[in-house]
Amino acid sequence: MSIKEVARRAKVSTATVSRTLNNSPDVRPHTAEKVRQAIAELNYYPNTHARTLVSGRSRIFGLIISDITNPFFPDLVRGFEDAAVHRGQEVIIGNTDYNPRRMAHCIRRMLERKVDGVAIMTSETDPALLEELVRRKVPTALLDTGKAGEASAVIHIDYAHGIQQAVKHLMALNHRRIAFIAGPPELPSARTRREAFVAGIESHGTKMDPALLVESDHKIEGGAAAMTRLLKLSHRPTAVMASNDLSAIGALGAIYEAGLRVPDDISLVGFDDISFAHLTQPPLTTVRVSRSQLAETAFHALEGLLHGHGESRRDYSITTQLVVRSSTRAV
Amino acid sequence: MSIKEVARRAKVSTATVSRTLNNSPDVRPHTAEKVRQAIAELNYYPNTHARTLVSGRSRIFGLIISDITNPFFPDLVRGFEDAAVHRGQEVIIGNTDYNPRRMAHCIRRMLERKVDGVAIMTSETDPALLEELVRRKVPTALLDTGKAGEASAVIHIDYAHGIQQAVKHLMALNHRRIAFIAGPPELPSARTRREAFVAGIESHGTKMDPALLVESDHKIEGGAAAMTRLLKLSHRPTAVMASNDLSAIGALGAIYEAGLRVPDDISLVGFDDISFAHLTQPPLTTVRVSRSQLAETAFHALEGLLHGHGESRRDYSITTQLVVRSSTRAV
DNA sequence: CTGTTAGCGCTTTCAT
DNA sequence: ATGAAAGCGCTAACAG
Repeated sequence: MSIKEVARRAKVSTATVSRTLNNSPDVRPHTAEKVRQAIAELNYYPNTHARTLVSGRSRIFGLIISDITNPFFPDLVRGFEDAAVHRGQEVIIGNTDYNPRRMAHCIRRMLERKVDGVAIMTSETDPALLEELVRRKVPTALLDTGKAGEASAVIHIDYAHGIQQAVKHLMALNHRRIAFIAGPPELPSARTRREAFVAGIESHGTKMDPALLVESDHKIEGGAAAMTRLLKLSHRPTAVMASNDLSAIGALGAIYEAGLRVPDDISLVGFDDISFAHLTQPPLTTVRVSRSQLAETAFHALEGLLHGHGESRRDYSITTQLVVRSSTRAV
Repeated sequence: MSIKEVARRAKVSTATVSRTLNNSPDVRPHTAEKVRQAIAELNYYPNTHARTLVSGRSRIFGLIISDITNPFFPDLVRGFEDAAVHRGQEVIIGNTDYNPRRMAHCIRRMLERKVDGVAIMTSETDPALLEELVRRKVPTALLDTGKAGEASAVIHIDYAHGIQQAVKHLMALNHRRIAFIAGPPELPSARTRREAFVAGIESHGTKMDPALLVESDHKIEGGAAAMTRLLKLSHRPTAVMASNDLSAIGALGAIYEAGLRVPDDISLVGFDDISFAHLTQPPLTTVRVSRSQLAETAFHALEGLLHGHGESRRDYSITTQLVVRSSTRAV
């Protein structure tokens, strides 16, 4: 079932079938109609691999993430796939598991499948691994991580905006002792969030109390442990912001364990807005990082690069937004 | 950068390079070594699309699911991809959004990419759409949905086992008034669960009180609404089992809203064991449907079909297991 | 406007 | 054990 049979049936050459398939303007409408008829009758569709072989374009994008099982990612994947499928591209996914060896393997797979571009969102990205992509001239979009120039496009997340909003929200609720459960200091985005938080606090003329700045690991248990430490403080906070929702969920558990209630005794704000955030008891006030926006931006960046809109922007930025739910209340 | 350059560099024919690549036994070790050297020096790897074109095998599997954003699926996807990548296969994913038109589109995409097989797990699967797959002789594995014979392989989920365990657990905790929040009746697997629950109750010599059997939609809000109805009963249940975790989470919220506590006032059991289930307050006792097991079984079924182990089983079954956490307590 | 033909990169007879 | 050459299904010159 190939282009030949269609050609035979429509009584034209394979070239004409190909032209019709590709909507070439120089096929007489009448001829094109015959071809289309034959295609329909035979229920024919072109072999993408043959197409790739000759055109050099696979119409496949790669998407490398840390782990689809991490609740941050499904929305990103979904958004990216939707955008891709909508434009006739497929996507293949790679999970690195925060492991450089797996990352290298993912890149290799992408190269073997001759992807037209790859979007990468992993917490730490080794520039050396990206080099292969650059050398083979594969359009690459780095999400959140990486500096401009390291890849063909970089999509930056404006953490500060949402965090500023969160601090302002808490301040408006008369909180003055606001703690922050930070993420792992070796994670650039975690550092950025911490700095944005401190800046937010100090922009209100308040001094950040170092005792209220505790370190954690962006995981549930870590968040719980950090909260427990905070609770032991003689002069404990009236509100807590966490560097991500997972920590916030852990903190929530610790608060309940201690016999206190959210938001009655302590207000709590998360970060990311993973899908579980509105399922907590009470639903978590948090800062949303729009994964669909991230995904669409990445897709379009890649597409722009691919179609060589030389003028296409190489730097993008998406913003973050406070989502007020029920875990915050006036003191 | 093709097989030709490798051939030139190793001073052999492309045929020999190809043989070496495919570990053909009839290449003299010495020759093979030369070839491998050239490959390494050139950092060459074969073009999968060319390979597909000649061999007819793409080394791609399709995976069609309802929606990666539904917390049930990320683990399944992850398991399937891990198994695939481990064997040098890629996977492309399709989300149907519970929509037959999208399902048709997914199947079309899979066909166009010449997948070697497809695994399908969507709540309702129209046999008519599967027909195309069958006709084109694409190995197909149906997970949970579908009857044997409709596809090349069917993987059945033994809902009853875990549900029986759950009922037994509750009974052992001296619960006698146990309610069930059922899923949408048009969903076969939801019906199966409901029936298994009723059978479980009656196997303990207890009669199922119809008032304790409420219908819902497998969503949070629905679960909450169902629970609210249950709470209004003059003789209310001491324990509740839900047809899925999402409903259970909704129920949990409703119980708190009503000023009651879990498990102190009411015991609660979910179903599925989505990753959020152990993050609820208190962590939810639930029945686990192992997605990794499901994924691996599907992958191996497909692989078996592909390599034509004609004798390979066409029917598989995986079981479900009670996971006791903290939402259940003796009455 | 349409057909002929030469590859794209690989595997696989068929010779040798 | 190795090479020559045909061909997988398609596109893109080039002719006409």
